[in-house]
Amino acid sequence: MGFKLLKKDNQARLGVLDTPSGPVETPSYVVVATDGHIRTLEPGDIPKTKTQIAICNTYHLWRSLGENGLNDFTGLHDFMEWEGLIMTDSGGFQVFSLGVARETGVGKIVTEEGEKYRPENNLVRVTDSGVYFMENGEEIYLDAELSIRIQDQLGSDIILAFDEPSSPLHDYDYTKKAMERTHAWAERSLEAKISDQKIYGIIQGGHFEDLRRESAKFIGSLPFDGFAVGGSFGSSFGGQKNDTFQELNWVNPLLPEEKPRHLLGIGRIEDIFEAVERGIDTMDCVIPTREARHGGIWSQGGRLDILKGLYQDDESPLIEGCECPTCGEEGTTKSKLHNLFKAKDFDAARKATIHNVFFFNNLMFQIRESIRNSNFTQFKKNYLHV
RNA sequence: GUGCCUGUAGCUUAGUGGUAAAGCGCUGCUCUGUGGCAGCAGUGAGGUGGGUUCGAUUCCCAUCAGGCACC
Repeated sequence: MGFKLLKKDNQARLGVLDTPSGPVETPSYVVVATDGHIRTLEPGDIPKTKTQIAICNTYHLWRSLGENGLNDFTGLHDFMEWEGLIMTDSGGFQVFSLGVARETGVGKIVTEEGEKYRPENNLVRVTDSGVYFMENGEEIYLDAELSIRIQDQLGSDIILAFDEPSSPLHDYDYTKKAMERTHAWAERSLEAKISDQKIYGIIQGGHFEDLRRESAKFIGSLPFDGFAVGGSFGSSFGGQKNDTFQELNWVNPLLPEEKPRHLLGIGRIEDIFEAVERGIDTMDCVIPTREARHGGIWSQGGRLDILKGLYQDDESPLIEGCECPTCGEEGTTKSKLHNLFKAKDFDAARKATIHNVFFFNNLMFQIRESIRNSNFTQFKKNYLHV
């Protein structure tokens, strides 16, 4: 695949992803557009956010389009009215999000809260051949071959192998089993590939060092165009917060240097720096878009909760010096956005989303510049005040 | 001036002769391969003065305020 590694600054990488949708410089943030829309945005808004890559979801699009819809589908670029680089997630994550995540109330990242075990919430049954999703009392079957076929019909630039993410709550034996299934499904996904879309393999193995290394070696040895690190992150049961990226320490050195690496579903500000520092090229996360809908405005200063009452009459700029369209051209004030949210005006979430997505993309731009100037470590230090 | 109605949390409203409920607001927390604008947890009240009663936000009287109608 057209991936060129331009420069390394310690382990941080500056690169170019070349696809039919044009070259994209990395490290780059991947904006989540699960059902083919960046929530709250109109197609015309996307260019305003400096978005380079979006990720859509196979499971959600498959369920909403149906077989007929898929057969008539003219491709995600048409659908999104956007020419940028598009990835699709394989639906593997829904094995987790609709399965154990619902069963135990646990997120992707473990917190200190005890789990509330509710087996009846689990909508997923996993077998070696594939996965059964419970939908309105009926079981829907998805496996590697079908996921790849759907992703082909969706027409994304980069597709992902079908996998079974491990839950932070799973023990060693189950995590190993899920990893082995993921490995088998990776080979089947490669086998099933139809067109010349680029395909990434997914590394699992939870928070167990030997499993992570085994997975990185195995998946890394297969002829994928790139790799994605998925599954459970986090300190595992009351451990240290800084264990979070240990898995990347184990995995990244074992992956082929000349191929791109994606980090699945992780992407707060600090996470971005930690991941890039360990050699991650792209990462996707819901944080900028979801938090925008909930009134969370991001800036270098952290998160601003625009819903707070003290902003009701605050006529100062949303974020001082920000060049995003919301802050810049529109000159949105704290008071203005606060009151739009309070009035439940749909434009509130849209303005916030444009700001957040622009901010994250712009941060990636700054990170690329710092790597180009061999200054990443210092940039990180200054940025995070550490 | 007379008659009627209404006065419960910051707002809009429940309910009851015996620990006053809800929505919104406000405060705090949460959000990591997305539940379309969320979730969780808090905060906070019967206009005023009397009376009846073991006990009144609830019944009675007065007073004040607002609304409506009439002269």
